[in-house]
Amino acid sequence: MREYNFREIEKKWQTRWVKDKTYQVHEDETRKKFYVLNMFPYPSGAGLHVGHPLGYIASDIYARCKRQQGFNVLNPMGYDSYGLPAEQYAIQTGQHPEKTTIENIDRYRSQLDKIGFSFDWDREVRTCSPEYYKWTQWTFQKMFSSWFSKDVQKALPIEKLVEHFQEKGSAGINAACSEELHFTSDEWNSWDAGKQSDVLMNYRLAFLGETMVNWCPRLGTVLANDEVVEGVSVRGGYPVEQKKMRQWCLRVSAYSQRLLDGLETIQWSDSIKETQKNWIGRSEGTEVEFRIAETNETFTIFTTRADTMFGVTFMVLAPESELVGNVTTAGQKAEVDKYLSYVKSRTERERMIDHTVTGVFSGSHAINPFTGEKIPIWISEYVLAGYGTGAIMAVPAHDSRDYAFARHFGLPVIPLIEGADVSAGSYDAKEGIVCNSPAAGKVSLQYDGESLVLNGLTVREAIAATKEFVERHKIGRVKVNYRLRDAIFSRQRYWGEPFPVYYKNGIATMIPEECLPVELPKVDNFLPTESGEPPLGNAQVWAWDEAGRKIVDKSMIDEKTVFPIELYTMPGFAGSSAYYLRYMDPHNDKALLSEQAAEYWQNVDLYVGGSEHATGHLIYSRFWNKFLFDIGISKKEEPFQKLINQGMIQGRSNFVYRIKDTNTFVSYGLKDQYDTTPIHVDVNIVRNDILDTEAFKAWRPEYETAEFILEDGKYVCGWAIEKMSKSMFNVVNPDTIVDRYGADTLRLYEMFLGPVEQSKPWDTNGIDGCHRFLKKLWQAFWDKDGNLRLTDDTPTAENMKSLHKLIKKVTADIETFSYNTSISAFMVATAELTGQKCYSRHVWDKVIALIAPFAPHIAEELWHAMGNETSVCDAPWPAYDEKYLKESNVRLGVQFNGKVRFDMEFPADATPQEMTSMALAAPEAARYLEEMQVVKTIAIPGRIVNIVVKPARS
RNA sequence: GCGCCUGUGGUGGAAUUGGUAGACACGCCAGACUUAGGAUCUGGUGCCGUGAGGCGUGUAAGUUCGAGUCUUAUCAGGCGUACCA
Repeated sequence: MREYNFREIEKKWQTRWVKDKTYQVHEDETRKKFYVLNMFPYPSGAGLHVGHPLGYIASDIYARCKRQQGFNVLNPMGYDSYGLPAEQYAIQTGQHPEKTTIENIDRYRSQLDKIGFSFDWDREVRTCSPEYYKWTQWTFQKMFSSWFSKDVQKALPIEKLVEHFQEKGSAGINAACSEELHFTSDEWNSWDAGKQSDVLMNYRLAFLGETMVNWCPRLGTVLANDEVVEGVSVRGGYPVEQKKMRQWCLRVSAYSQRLLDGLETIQWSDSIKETQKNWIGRSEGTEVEFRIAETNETFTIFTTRADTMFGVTFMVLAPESELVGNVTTAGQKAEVDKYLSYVKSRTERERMIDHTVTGVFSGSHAINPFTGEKIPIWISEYVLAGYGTGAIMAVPAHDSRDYAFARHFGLPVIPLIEGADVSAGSYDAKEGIVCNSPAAGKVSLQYDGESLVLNGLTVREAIAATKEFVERHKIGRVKVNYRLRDAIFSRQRYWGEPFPVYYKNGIATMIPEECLPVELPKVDNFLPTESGEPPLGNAQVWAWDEAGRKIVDKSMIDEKTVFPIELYTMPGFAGSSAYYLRYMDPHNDKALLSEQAAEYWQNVDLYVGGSEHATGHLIYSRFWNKFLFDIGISKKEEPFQKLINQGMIQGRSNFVYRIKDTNTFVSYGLKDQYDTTPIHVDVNIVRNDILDTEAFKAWRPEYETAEFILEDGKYVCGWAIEKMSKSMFNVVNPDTIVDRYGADTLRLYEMFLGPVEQSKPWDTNGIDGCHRFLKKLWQAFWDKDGNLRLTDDTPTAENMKSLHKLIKKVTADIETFSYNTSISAFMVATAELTGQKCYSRHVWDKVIALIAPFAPHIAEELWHAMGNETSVCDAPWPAYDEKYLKESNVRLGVQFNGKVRFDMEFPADATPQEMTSMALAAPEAARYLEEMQVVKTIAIPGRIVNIVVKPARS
């Protein structure tokens, strides 16, 4: 007997792999590449728990398998190392974030190293290292000097736009922009540098914009939409308010259509694609111009229900709309002002939760371009300034929000669909036959002798007809709107990438490329300055001269030739948006990556990570990559070809039950007989829900004198599924598991827990099964004296069948990530082969090659024990042969009327006709045929024999 | 409200994609071995029934010779999103 000493084995091979550089990868034109990537972690102070490595293990298995199948596999790892927690910690303790970040990284690394991943650590990246963020800054500068042409749907150099402005002004430019501008070339040429810069900001892909931002006073910074949930910050849960600020923004919205179209070309889960589609929010509609009766000015609204033009009974403006001032009449001014200050007093959170109807009449009226009727213009917070034009036409009969508003303020409701009952609520469905358009006795205004009549059409037809009419008579235009907003790219924080920007006479100017990176300066105070500047204002090294040289002394800023630098930093998603490209060529200091590396690695073939990034990182990355694709850096339009979303691992908490006002604890099964309080107990002193009472007494001083009421001599704990967190004492550290069972057992068990994509609770209870399996596998190799038991025997047909069944199953499972069933298959195959007393090395070397991706350490040990010199990482992936799987006889169920009645043996190659007659002739069939008549027979070789009978006619 | 996903033993989960439901593992029960252990091995384990047999994949219909799988309705849970006109 030789013991399975996993500690020794795992340590031995982990050391050897490092020494032999087993996982180092190089571009190799002779082999096909395969790029496997995990979402890199933010190294938090809490370290890894067993949930974190789940995705890494799954992708590592896949990567190792691909390598054995002959691919040149890139499987890198790094750290998303800028972020708020390190900064918050720094504010509290004065520890520099760089110090804590590096400590956390080292801790992560040592935890990861124990699990036996095949990462190429020579390619590690850290978003906070200057060599890395140089290229984040570089990309930002490229975005700054680009604009987006809607005609070619592509980013182009800003110089081209400037040339156009010089020659033709804004005419003929169809660009993504903040607002539509119209000017001539003469106007452009007459403007000074400041004005020209302002105008160009309207077009740049990275631009300064006055925007409403999510301002979090507690954090002292701006947050992106995906960093705010239900009006509070994701990090910390602090209230968030709306505030207008001048911010760096990325024109993500320019790429809306491409981001939408790209989804069709990638293999992501439907739910993530759907989430992104909703986030992009394409909606096809119509813009219609309305004239204000009092002032004769016009304004534009956006609607998807152009068919309801004849049911408009009022207009509504968003309170923030610039039109509000124009339409408010003197008589209504007091009322309107009162309402506006009310709206301003409401926080974003209140507005989100509380949907009570509020609003105020502006005093003005609009003219419906189809009926000529005067309709009142109202102001209400239910209309959002940021979507469409910030103004709507209200059709209370067919929109529930307009309906609620109309009922509240007593405004008329005109139904436009036959049979629609609007006495209790609006009829929102886009179905039915249009009527009242125009209503009997009313007219539809004429345009060029034509008038619009929709009566009798379906809603669909009416929308199309109205669009066409509006377009042709220039009452408005067909318009596609997207919900996707531009990303706000400034943060008022310290621990992030500094902007490579300085302000020359107030004009934002890029620091020359050769001066990059602009390094993050050391500061000793991470809070905003006394004058309210962001934390970077505390730095003393911040200024640049006209030639782009760094000036060390900030006091020189007032002199004419020295200019202040941008004090904002970039948000978390800046560094994580293109890290997958940097892994391809991580040490390149001349370019983000070389042309050759980009051509070879192309894009990520398999990306593994959590679905919580669906509307954040996974959108920004796609945007960022599309931009880099446009400027020729990235070679594929989509960064991540296939995406697997690993599920979350929840915690499984254990409880003890204390009898009220005592220090006595009662076992789970008896707790109902007492008045008890459940108390979380550390899951690490509980095994299979049985409490280690001695460990419990030692756990905390107050339990030292604890007494227990046991059942069957044991203390049984209760349990619940909760989030894995320190406060619930349910955090399981992978180190503990590795120490007790070994990395191979941990890897196997994490996969055995269930499908990778499913969320599931961690339950250490089942782990013995996987450990037992590895022991059995180990024992299969050694005789009772501890010598290798394998022989050169030719395997039997039975051996080959067990082996090839396994190869087939595992090979198929690898591609579908069904690793839990693969492990079952290993268990079955090992049991079968040992049961067959099969010790042929021709069988076992294939078994080891198959299991190597799952349990690399034990596989490597056994692989070498069998006399192999090279690493099992390069063991060829076995191919299976169907011929071994064929059986001479097959046992099939014989059904009568769809119900299986008995089993019988059939020759494997029997035809359906033969199978049927054999089944009918079987003695067991007789009782089902008594007084019954065969109506029909269905026989499928290898599957089933079914005989349909019905009572014979008398 | 809208969108997406999931409902199978005491538990985690299988089911060759429409063909003998419950593989594999945990747990539990019984037994073996043993200077009691949280070790190992063997057998059993969906539910009801002594039994033959019957019932069983959230619920209810439907298609089919045959449905966990397809269709419709409905209930429950989860995730995302939210006054997007």
